Amino acid sequence: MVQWQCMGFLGFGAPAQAVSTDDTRIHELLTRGVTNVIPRDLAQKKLSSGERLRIYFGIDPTGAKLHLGHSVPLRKLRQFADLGHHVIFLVGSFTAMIGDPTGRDAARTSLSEEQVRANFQDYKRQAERVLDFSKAEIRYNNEWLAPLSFSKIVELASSFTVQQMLQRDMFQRRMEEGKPISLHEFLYPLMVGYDSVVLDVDCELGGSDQEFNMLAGRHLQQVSGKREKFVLTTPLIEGTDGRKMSKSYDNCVYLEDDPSDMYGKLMSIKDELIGTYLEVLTDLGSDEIESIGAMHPKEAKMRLAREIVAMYHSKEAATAAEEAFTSTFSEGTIPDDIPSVGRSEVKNMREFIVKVVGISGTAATRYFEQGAIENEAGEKITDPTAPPIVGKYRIGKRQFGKILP
RNA sequence: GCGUCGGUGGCGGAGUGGUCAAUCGCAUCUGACUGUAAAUCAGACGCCCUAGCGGCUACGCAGGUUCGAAUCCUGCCCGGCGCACCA
Repeated sequence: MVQWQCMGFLGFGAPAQAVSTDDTRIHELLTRGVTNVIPRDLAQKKLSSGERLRIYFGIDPTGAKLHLGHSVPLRKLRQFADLGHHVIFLVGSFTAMIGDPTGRDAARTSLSEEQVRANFQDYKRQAERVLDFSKAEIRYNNEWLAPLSFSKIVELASSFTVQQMLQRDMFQRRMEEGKPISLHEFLYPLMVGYDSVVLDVDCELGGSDQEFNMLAGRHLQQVSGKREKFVLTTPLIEGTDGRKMSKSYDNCVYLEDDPSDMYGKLMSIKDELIGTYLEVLTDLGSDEIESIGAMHPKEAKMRLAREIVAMYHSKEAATAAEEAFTSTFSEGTIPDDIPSVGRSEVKNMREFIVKVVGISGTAATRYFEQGAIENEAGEKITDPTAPPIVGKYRIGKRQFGKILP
């Protein structure tokens, strides 16, 4: 049996921090960047009681890169911590081996203990830009799910009906489309629900796509006579193109993107998203958000981009990113810090593009045909077999490269 | 188990013996436009090179039939649906 240690566990003995019951803060907690609170009055009651609540958030340690969408519940979690509540961070070490059916029919890759640990370290490194993990209790659900007996599983399963499970949108859709639904997928809500029972929490936080699972946990808590939790869901934010931010759409702003990437991506979001981003992703006050909303969209985005880059990097980095962006895109200057190759390393311009951009020869040829290659003087280079000439080049919209003597 | 339908490029989905590297939609990329975008318009969208109406590899996997197959046949693997089984 594997030993799952509890890292950073401060549950017992830690000096009880004062819990804030400030109405304004509670109101903001329950409304800003929130999709749903179920049930709302329970949340209100618990939060104003002055009691230190147990609140938890679970993740699948899949080793994914975190993006701004992931930051939304994390930021919410931090707000709870700031109010003085006890935050439990649950690593879905066991569930990761089953695979969350929320993501289509993703192949369930079973993860080893080492992978789970490594993935969580990876997660933590990225998430630490938002949340202070030293103040959180960290648990692995492997601890209680692995030893569950079949009879216990049957007992849990008897708390739900097939009809209830089928209510879930995703299942209905898949039924209609004739897509397979594995039986084990019905067990997933059971497992994450059981987490709530074991952890005996007052609140669970998660993305709105997890609402079904979280409510299953609420149900199980009631059935087992444990304390009743409330569920708080956070919105799934849209990516730079307006669709749900998701790796598969390639529209993500990653928490570890370097400042200029992050700035550029934020500048390219749709205008309509500015307000949401400001509200959900930044700590700016509502007055300020309002005044930014009144600005010219470009100015507003610059302000937003600067704000977010400053949060994940630094104020200086944000300023630098803004200057670089303006000079590169508004003024069309080719930056200096770009990939380069020596002139003798390539025999013609096409090879230069292949090397510096990392694409196939055919794709590079296309760039020449389409007039995507431009030198510093703004002249288009159209002959892929032309000999390499020392200088800086713009390759398409936002790629650059230079040939060194 | 039986029957039946199906597995095609990042996704959806055409094609049912020969100009098929494969219609089309989405996504992506490029050009024009712009406030960085978006929208719009135009184009591209397997890989290789000596760049040609050239070569190579592709339509679940393995064989086969044919001058020639993504398209026909056989076997296998994987899925949907229906039926049967249900102590």
